[in-house]
Amino acid sequence: MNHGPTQDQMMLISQLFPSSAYTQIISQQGENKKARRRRNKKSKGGENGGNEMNKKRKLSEEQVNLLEQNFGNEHKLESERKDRLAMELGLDPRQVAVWFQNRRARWKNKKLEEEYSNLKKINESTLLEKCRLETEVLKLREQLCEAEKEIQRLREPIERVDPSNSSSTSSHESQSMEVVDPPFLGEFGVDVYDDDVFYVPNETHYFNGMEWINLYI
Amino acid sequence: MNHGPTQDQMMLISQLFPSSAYTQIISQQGENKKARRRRNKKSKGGENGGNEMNKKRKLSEEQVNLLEQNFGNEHKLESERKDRLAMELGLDPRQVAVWFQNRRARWKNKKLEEEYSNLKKINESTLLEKCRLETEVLKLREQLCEAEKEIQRLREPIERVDPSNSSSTSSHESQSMEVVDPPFLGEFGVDVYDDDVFYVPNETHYFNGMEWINLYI
DNA sequence: CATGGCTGCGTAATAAACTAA
DNA sequence: ATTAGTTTATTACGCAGCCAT
Repeated sequence: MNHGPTQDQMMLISQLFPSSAYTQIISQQGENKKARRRRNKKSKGGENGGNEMNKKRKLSEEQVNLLEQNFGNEHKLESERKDRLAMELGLDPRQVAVWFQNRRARWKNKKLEEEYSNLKKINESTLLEKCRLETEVLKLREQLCEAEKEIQRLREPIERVDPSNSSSTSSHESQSMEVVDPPFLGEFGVDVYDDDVFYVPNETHYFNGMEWINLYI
Repeated sequence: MNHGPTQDQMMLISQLFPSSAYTQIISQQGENKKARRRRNKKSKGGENGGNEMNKKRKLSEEQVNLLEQNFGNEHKLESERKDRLAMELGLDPRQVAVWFQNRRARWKNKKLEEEYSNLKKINESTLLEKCRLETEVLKLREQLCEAEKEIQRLREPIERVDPSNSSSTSSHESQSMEVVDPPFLGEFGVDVYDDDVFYVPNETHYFNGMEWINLYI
């Protein structure tokens, strides 16, 4: 909620200063806001190598913009472009390289998430379709049954005893009409949400899990 | 492309085994390989805050073991346990906390991947099922059609010369699986679809595996 | 064959946004 | 409102696999 002015001011400042006193500014902001932890108490390094470092980074908006733009053009980074970018941004070429690496990773992740969501949609449609088909099958069976009975009826007066064509259980018209029988839809139990997470983090109404099925049974 | 097995195996190993030999291997390799690149040539800090890099990184196998074990017990970490662990491991409690954070994130990611794979399986079965149902619907329609014809024939055997109908009493189960298409399905007043509009584009393209993904890359 | 450059992967550490007590 | 712990996003490191020079 209360970002206060610091946020925007930060941006401005970082734009003005291509990253010279930048890191300072950040920590200032932090303290300004609420005495962000300054834990440097003890490295207490036992067997492990002592860990005491304090490097703050965060590229400026400007820098990220340019990088992002370049990334949009081409995810790969030839050393030429890298150096040029580093120069323009006032960064270590290494940083540029690292940034690109990380960006690629992020991109990949995002892509995968996207695919997941697509698959989910497809799956939902398919399930729906399957459901529809199931009811249609039931209906058709019923119709067929009726037709069979009709045939039976039509034939009976003519062909007296003809057990060959008996087929079906139909004693008479007591079939379904109301017994649409198998809910069955189970098929693959696959409790999708066995324990915790399985929520669609994204927008609007896309039924979680298989809840939507309930609407059809 | 062909990373060979190593890549995935590594991943697997590091996931399955609480990092048993993983880090070990790494450090071994590292030392073994001797000075594998000392890329500290130039910090070239330039105008950017000169990040004089430190060398930290990589908890020891032992440490990771214990952490992993504790994580298995409980993903959350009360400060009590945190401190205890830190003590036992000779680490900064901070590090323990960080480790747990990162571990949770990793775990979540893994979980999501799992979900993805599950979903994929579900999708495949559903697709298969749908396919099955589709053919069944076709079959039933055909049967129904035959039955209708039969009824027609039985009802008005006198009228018409009926040059067709060579195949009498069609109790055929399955015939040509390809002809059928007639929207038909009236007769018994059964407007099956007509209300539900699936935006499902398929019908025929059952993406095996992840082929469809290619469309998005 | 090694040397250096670039990449993917895993991971430690940090920062910021959030949340709950 | 302050504080501590959490999640999400980022930055950076180290390693191993490739592949050109």
